[in-house]
Amino acid sequence: MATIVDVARLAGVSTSTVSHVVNGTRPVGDETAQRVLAAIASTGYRQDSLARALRRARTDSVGIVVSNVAQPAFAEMVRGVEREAAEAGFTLLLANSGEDRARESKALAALTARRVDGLIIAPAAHSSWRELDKIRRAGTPVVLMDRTSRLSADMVGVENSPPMRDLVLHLIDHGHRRIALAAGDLAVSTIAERRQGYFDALNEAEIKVNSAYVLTGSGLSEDSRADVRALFDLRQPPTAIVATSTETAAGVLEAAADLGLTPPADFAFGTFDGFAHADLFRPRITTITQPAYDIGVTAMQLLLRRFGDASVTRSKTVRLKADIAYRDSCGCIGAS
Amino acid sequence: MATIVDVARLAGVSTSTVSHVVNGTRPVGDETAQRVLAAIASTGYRQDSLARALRRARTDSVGIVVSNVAQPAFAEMVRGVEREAAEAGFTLLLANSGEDRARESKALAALTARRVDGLIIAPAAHSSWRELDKIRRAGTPVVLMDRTSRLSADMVGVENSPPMRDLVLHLIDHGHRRIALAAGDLAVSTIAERRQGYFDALNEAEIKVNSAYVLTGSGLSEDSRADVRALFDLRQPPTAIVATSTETAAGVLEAAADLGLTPPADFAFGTFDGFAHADLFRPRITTITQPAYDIGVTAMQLLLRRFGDASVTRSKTVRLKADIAYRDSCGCIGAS
DNA sequence: TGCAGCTATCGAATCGTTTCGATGGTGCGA
DNA sequence: TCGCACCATCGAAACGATTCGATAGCTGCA
Repeated sequence: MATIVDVARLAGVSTSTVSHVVNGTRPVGDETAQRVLAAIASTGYRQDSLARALRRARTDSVGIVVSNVAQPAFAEMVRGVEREAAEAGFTLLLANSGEDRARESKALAALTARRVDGLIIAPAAHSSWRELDKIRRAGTPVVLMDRTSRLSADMVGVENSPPMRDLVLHLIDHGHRRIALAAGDLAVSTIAERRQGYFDALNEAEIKVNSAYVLTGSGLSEDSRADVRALFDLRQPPTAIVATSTETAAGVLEAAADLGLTPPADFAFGTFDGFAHADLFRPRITTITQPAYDIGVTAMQLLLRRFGDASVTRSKTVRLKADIAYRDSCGCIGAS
Repeated sequence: MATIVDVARLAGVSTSTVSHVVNGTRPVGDETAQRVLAAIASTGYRQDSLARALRRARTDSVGIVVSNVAQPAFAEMVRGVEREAAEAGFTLLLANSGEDRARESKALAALTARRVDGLIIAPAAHSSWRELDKIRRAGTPVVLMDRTSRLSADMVGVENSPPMRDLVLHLIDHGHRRIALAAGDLAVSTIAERRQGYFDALNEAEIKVNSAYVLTGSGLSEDSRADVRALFDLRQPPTAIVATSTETAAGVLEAAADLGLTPPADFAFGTFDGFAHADLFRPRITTITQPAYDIGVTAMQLLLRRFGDASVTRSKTVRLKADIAYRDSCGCIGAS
């Protein structure tokens, strides 16, 4: 690869002049600039961002850490971040934590060693808040995406409690009193918030929380599917179930299918963050949908805001609205 | 941030000694090494991969370009690549092409400027083969993932024609003669290959291809949904439809739903690369599923192989097997 | 005692840029 | 004609590491 030195030699100027031509950092004489441009064209010179970054102490790159890109919601967020980043001339460094603290830690180390200008992270279940704080205090802006943390930093996510509360209230309005919650890992902030919405609704309706109705665990393992099946063996089985995520929703539906049960006939059902193309299939699942792409876009914008103006000091939290689409599975379409 | 110089000064040694301690590049006296280690601990020194990469002329990073991470198949591939990369100590730089040549080109420029050690790409529909070849000839190993190209390089993907042929033959076996194909953009190699499988099956069964039955276009736009609806207005509408991708499948099902038609009652249906959690919903769609995660893993392994042994010269193509899951939508469960 | 052969460490060049103070030449006003 | 300002360009020092030839000190053998 041709370097700036080759170009300078060929054009008969110094490297600094070439640099100024390339970056427009200082005015350069017309005729000289032409010679430089010609030299660049004929050598096929391309700036080396590594050397550039080393010298300028900024890399024009941002890191993103999510638990798993393959989960549709995260995939959409990543797409949003990537789009916004690319538009602003930033490159995206992606790492998965696999919801594992050690892997997350490694990922953070790798990204900071690469000196990313900013970091977007959906902290893993048992993420180390202190580690992030160290990074932030060392001068790298951090944005929490989708999930919160004890860390005080910019944050963007969706409203979790209110729509969950609305969904459960909706079920209560339609006569359900025994409502179960397939929660998942409460160490994940979104899950905890969604459970809170469930509690809020029950409290408002003065229904006592039945702890046997609140299931934790991912919904993916055989264990938690057994938990769901056990629900139906209770003397007073729930008449409705809500799930906090696509994964737990799938767990519930699978476990129910094992027993030959389907919503809405056998139980009412609704979930936070459902399945793609849900309208094409039966039953249509009542779903709280989050604007995942926008979450990603906003996360990147929060970073760009810091880049643009280092004096921004107070951290900003953005909560986007989640929509509820009432469909067949909660058994109340046409019934109201 | 502390630099190697700080550490050296504190430990009372030269920077080269510190470097050798850190990297284990040369033996260092026991007592000296201890001092260096202590200095590293007390300064909180961390290697700067930027400077390191500049000097060593390798970045321990790889770039990946797909059309859209949010598509489930690509998301899984990216996950596979990331996993394998992280395990081998590589960082992943991600870019989306949006199936657009210009954006792809920009992405490639950004990645090569960052001197990635290798490049994994699913070339966009009208990707410039020459551009990739230039990169490859400049010394950066390139792996084609999921899609082929005129470029001669390592490649990993799934078998496209054979399973599509099998699927269509299956429909023919069950009495269908009027079979339509929702193809999509033929400039995408996978789509073209899948269409070929469709042709192969028809030829084998000596059924003449009816060009009115072969639809191109993404399936997402209103136009192509109109195309699908038009199919059913033909004097001789197809009795079966196969789709080449999740997107076109969704397009077909939506358009059919507009007319109140559903498989398998109104037409037999099957698709390459379907919907997640397909077994939970009705109708269950007959689907050719690809091992997307493994494709990603393999792609990264092909790169690692080149890194490990620069003498590898012949390019390798890996075609993984795709499975066909026959389900309700093709209307032959129990019927055979 | 002198020298070969180690081992442990140092020093300096290098990777490819950016950046900023210095320099040389030109034009203009006094 | 002198001096000043100004413009275009140059030169050299960073950025933070790696790498390799050189050197110093030591052991052991002749």
